[in-house]
Amino acid sequence: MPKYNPAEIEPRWQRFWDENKTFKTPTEVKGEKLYALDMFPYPSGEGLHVGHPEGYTATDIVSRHARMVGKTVLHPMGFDAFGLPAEEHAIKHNASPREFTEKNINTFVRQLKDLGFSYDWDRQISTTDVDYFKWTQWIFLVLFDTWFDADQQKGRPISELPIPAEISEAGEDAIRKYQDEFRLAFESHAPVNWCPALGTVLANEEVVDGLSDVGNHPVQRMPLRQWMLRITAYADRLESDLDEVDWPEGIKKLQCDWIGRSTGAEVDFFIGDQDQFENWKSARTETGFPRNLPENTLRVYTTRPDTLYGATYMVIAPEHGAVEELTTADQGPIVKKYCDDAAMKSDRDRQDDRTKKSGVFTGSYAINPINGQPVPIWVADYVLASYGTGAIMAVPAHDARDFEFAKTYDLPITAVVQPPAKAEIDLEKLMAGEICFAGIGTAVNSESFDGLTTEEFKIKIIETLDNTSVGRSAVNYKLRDWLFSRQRFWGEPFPILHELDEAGNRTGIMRPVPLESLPVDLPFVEDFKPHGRPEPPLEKADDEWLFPVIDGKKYKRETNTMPQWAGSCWYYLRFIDPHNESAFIDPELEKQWMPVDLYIGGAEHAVLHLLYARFWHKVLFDRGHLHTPEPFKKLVNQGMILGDVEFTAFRDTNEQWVSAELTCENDERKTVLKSTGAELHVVKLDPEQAEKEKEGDNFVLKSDPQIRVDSRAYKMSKSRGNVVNPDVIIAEYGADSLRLYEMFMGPLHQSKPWSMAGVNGVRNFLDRVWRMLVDEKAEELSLSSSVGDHAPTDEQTRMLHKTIKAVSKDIETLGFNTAISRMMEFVNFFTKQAERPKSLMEPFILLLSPFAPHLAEELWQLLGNDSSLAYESWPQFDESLTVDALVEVPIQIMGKIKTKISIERGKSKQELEAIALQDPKIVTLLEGLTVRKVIAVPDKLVNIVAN
RNA sequence: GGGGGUGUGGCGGAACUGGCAGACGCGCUAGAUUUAGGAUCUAGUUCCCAAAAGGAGUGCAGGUUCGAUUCCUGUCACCCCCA
Repeated sequence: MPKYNPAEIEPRWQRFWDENKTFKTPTEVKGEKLYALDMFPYPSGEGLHVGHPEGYTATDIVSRHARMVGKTVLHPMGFDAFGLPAEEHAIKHNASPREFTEKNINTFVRQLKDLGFSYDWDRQISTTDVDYFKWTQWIFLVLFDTWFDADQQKGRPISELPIPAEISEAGEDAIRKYQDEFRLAFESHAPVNWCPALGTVLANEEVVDGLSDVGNHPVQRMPLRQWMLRITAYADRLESDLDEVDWPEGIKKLQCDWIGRSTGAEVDFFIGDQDQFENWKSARTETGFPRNLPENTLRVYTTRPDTLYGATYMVIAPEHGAVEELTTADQGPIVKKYCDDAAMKSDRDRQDDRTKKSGVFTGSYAINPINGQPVPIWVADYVLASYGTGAIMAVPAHDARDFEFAKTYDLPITAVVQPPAKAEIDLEKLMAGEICFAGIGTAVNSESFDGLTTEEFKIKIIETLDNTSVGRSAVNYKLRDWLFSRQRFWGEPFPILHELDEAGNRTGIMRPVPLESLPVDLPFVEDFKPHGRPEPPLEKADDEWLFPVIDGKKYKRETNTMPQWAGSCWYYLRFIDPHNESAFIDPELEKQWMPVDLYIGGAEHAVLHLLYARFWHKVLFDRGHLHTPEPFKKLVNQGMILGDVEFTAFRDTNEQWVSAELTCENDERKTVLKSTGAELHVVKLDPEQAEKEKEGDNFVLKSDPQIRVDSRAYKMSKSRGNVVNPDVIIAEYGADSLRLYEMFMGPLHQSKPWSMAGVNGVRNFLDRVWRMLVDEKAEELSLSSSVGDHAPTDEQTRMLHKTIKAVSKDIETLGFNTAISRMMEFVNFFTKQAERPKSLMEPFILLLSPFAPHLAEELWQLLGNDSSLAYESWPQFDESLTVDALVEVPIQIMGKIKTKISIERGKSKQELEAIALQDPKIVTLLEGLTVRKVIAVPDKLVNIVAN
């Protein structure tokens, strides 16, 4: 009767943990602490996906284990709930995004509780909670109140910004405007990707082929007033502090590349008559390198100042401020048209290697400061206004894009770098301008610099430029300042008030909403549908919200909202002190708990979320609110869980099978015949219909082995219909089985295909654990007669100690799949033992408990314990009891195993060698051979070299 | 095109610093048992040769080494990210 029934056991223990607040975080940290954090989910309408519990189970195992080894554990969960889907849903169904979000959160909480995670639910937060985003707004104001002191490499209060004399003489307003230029949160009017249909601006990453990634709506470039965060100021620290953290190298590299630090030079080219050039240059040498660009110069940024002699033309971005000024009258119309067209393209499309480079001549020339040569200035959209100075010197001989452009427009090409011999570059062709070489080498055609290596040349030329003040060394970043505002409803309102004059126009003066007036809640807005104009939905709030009056002055609230990233930038801090009403976190608690010891989540957040969160953290650190420079000590990315493996075959219109290698996907992602492009039917096969080829690595049709079929696992998606719902797995196999299966599938960081048969396999294991202890034939739940107070045999004791050792080590290294296999071995062993000592069963149940907590609690109770095992001491092992007395040593001749001998552990090399050479089988095999050498590795093997 | 990752049985995957390749699980085969179920137990299961003896074998081709899944060189395939 008493079969293992998770459907009964699991809800019972979940209720027990809930009612007893078993996993409430202790108020005080005693001894070592562990802060184990999951990347909190976006509560979508679809509910939990099987991908979520993978990382969650991993942190849960680590947390449960940590409690048992006596650590004080913080293990919280919350929701990243602002964002477009809730708003879109609300618009479609004429409902409230808050209600929809709350409903989804409830579903998620229910599902997470069904999985038995040991979260401290008293600390649940959502970024949409008014009590939470009050402090998101407060942190924004910290950013607003901070400037970055480049000398100290530190964010400081804006009140400490040194004000130049000429500014302070100009009065209060001038000072305020000057300060506004330096704030980490600032307004900008730069061109952005505006999508009328979605009613918001989009990040570059969200625009493909001039259309929005979501919904394929047209996107246009236009200048709009936006909030920006000066993340570029922290670029160096965001890069160098990566050395401090224990993250996967791949993720660190991604972040480095995203920051994209490059060193090179800024060089000023003279614009004007050639006979004025020498005057300009000598005047420069006297005045020094100007901070602000004078009118008669064009400033470029280059990472290859050593190719300055090879600059045969220049390119400025279509948005460059000097376009109009540089365009001559007769080139005017064509330049104007070109710039207008470029405005419709996204940065991404413009930099796409596949599209042909295009550009137009402005009619003007600039003069190369190093050799006085005039070079034509072109406008081309492969140069971006936002990178460097928005202008480049083009060196077609040594840059692939410049080369392509020069070839297209028949511009001169001058080679100035001779490649090293080992590069195998055809020097003649390079010198003739027929090919391009972007590597490093030795300088040629560069006057007195000839013969220098690229590295030497760079140093020399920067010196020369610096001495004459026409250039200087410069650092550049690919990282852009962070576009921080959205024209949507469902986000955090900015706590900023714009002062209005009598006529209701902005005076340009901004006032932060004071702390005591925070939070700025979202107003009621009848309709927040996008309307194609850039005014945000909050513009439609009533006057009372929109136009506050303070001290007799009228203000207008900021009506943009923050992007979804905002809330996730600091949630890990709030978990430490979630109910604090007077501060975003208590400094004492912050000191106790930070940093996060283990942070697990998907690799899709490898760049943006982690970079943004680190940036906010550093600002808060600089301003004295935090004590750690980095938030996340150890980061692990879980792999993606793919759908079950699918076999697909292809049929043509005549219902004839087509072998897989003859097919390909066309531009519309339809499968077609490679040779003719004829469309094919895709047939999903039953696994029974396919088999592995006799020779080779392909799967073929069983019925026709000539026909190859595709076999692979696909990403789970609604459209493919291969999504696995955790609720279904829990109902059918139990939460413990789901947890165990997700951990048993393979290494945490690796992506792996789902397999229903595999779930059944771990369920079998849990059934066997049950039967190892429970008498299934009895009427009532009772211990099996094999379990009792027997004295354990040596072998049994060793089995336990080996298992404790392996499982403990595997939890530390997050090798959960092997930990589970070790426990399986334990159960396989004891299933065969007629006597199962209770003294060995109890520690085993404790080992199992972080993985399968419900079953473990149940069996723990059955073994006679009356309280939860959550805080029982983790079993200890005795090293001497983990090794067998005898060891099997293979004996090889010429590296091939010939026999194995069983000997006592710890024999010396000499003893081992002697034993091996006396082995009868070896003696026979060595007849007629001369032993040249014997390699003996104690307890491992013997290899005899003989011929 | 650039960067990152992965290639081991029919499948998911083990193998610590170079030392018995295939732990553990799925699947499959045979047997036992049975209240016929997606149950349990036992044995087997990398491939080749009827079996044994033997041989081959960690994507492929080389190299270093007494010995390579592990280190080196080249190469191919797939996946992910970026362009």
